[in-house]
Amino acid sequence: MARATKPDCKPADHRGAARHLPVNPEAMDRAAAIFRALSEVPRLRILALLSQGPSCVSELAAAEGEDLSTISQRLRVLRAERLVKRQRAGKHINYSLADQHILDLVFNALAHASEAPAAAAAASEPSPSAKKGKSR
Amino acid sequence: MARATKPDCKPADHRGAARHLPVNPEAMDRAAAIFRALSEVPRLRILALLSQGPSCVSELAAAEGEDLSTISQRLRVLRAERLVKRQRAGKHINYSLADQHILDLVFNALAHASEAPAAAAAASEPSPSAKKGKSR
DNA sequence: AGAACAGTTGAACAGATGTGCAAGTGTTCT
DNA sequence: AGAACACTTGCACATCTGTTCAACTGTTCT
Repeated sequence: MARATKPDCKPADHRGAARHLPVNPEAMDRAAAIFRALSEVPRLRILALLSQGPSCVSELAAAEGEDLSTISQRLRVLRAERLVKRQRAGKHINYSLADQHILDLVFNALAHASEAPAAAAAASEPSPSAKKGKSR
Repeated sequence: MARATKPDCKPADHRGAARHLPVNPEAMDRAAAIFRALSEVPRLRILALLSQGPSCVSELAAAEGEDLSTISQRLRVLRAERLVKRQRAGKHINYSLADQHILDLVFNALAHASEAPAAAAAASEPSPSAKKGKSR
């Protein structure tokens, strides 16, 4: 059982920090679930589409060049996290963002994305000794 | 080839919307990747821990009751998205949030999570006909 | 009622991802 | 130099998730 070996490295060495988390497990679960729903480009695209106004499934499908089933499944995920809501309108069902709040989330991520090129976490440390070229 | 069948449902029926997305593919990719990194509770917990100040891997491992390897892998994911940064301090390596910006993201999600109970997207439609009990 | 349209849902598959173990790298201490 | 500590990385395995096809539900039109 992976119990961590208590190291000689005490919190005080760095700062006074690392007492137990202030966030409750439930909130964490929800947040993680929301992030997971947002973690796929196709779903993000749907939100982008919906940010311009409500659309029915067929419309989204046409815009994305996908079939209804696929779009419906994606919407299902988004709906499960209350990111979008739906409303019947005769034969079709219109989807729309649950609230503008959600766009903040996406814009925030987008903003962070632009700040750093992200990716394979390369050169960033001061590199104290600056060894010669790394192979990988 | 799942080409969508163009329906009789034209955009104008709902609103004037659904022209092509205003967001570029690259940004979407990044955003999705960031969200994916945030989509697991264990990683969220690490961020929560780091929000209280820098910690070394051993410290995080001890706090979470996990082994170094596991924590290291999680940090790797977070680092790949530039959510955390590291800095050597002698024998240990201190990790810290890349910037406070990130907490906004999490708090935003947390906020949204509290707003709605989320989950299995149940009763929400006005239920026009309110048919009797659904079997499933 | 029956046909056609609009979506949803279930199941099967493939690809992606987290976890944990073992082995490897970089630092400090003796 | 060698030993011990602090991490990181490669791998294998089990799990999860997205996509797609087929079948089913709900609406509107004739």
